[in-house]
Amino acid sequence: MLGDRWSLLIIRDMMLRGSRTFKEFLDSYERIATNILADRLRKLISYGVITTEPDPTDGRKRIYLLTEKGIALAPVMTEMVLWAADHEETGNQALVRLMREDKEKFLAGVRRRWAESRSRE
Amino acid sequence: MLGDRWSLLIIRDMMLRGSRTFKEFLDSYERIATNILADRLRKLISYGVITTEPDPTDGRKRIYLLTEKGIALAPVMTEMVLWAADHEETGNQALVRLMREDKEKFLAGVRRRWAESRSRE
DNA sequence: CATATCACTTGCATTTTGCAAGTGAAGTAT
DNA sequence: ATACTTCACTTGCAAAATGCAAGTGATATG
Repeated sequence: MLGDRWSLLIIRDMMLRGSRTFKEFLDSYERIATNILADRLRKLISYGVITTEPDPTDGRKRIYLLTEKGIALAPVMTEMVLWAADHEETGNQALVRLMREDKEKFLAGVRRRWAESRSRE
Repeated sequence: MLGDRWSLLIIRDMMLRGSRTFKEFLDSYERIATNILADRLRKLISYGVITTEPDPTDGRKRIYLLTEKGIALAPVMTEMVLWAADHEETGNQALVRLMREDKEKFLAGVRRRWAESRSRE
């Protein structure tokens, strides 16, 4: 289900970078094709990992949000980022520092921000 | 690098099920084609996640082993298994119970068994 | 009203995957 | 010693997934 090149990157962008719209996903530096992005979003919705709704402030946009099942991937993402930081190219240094300082606190923050952005909808 | 359907499953089998040979990977219930398996093993080696050496007790076999970089994926795997147990089909119940009881202890056990199997080579 | 932005879709070429059937080296049984 | 089996692959080809470029239609902006 997460066994493809893009799904986890989309979730990472939602969780850690706060991406919410089609265009924001496209602008993440890894260049995903628009048809593939549309397909992955559709699949993530069908798996129950994200949901979507129209943007109330701009009728052209759709907002994509993580579900509970989606935000529950935060520990997986965190461990992946930490592993990559140790063994691959260096990613977001500030984020990695926060994760290392206090992993539980970091995860609580991720989940709190998620809950807040949901309640605003 | 882990963005494909099979690489993480191979690593999971090595880490959690103790698979070490080509045939053992094939016998994991997810049916991977032999050409793809050979390709993924080659790529995992080139990424430095696993190594391989001949089996001293059977000249036909090759033994595949996780490197330090590979075993460092244990926390990622653990979180994935826990997430899947909560949100997808139920996997290995006994393993999940162990992980939940004491994650740190579980991870220490994984790493200890890895170190022991390495020193025997 | 004209132009731009956004979230897509379509058509087609390229790449990756999967399947079935080998191959060669080494081990096992008779 | 010879035949048969096991093991770790490779090869050839079909099918599926991916990537690219160029739309499309709805909404927003100047």
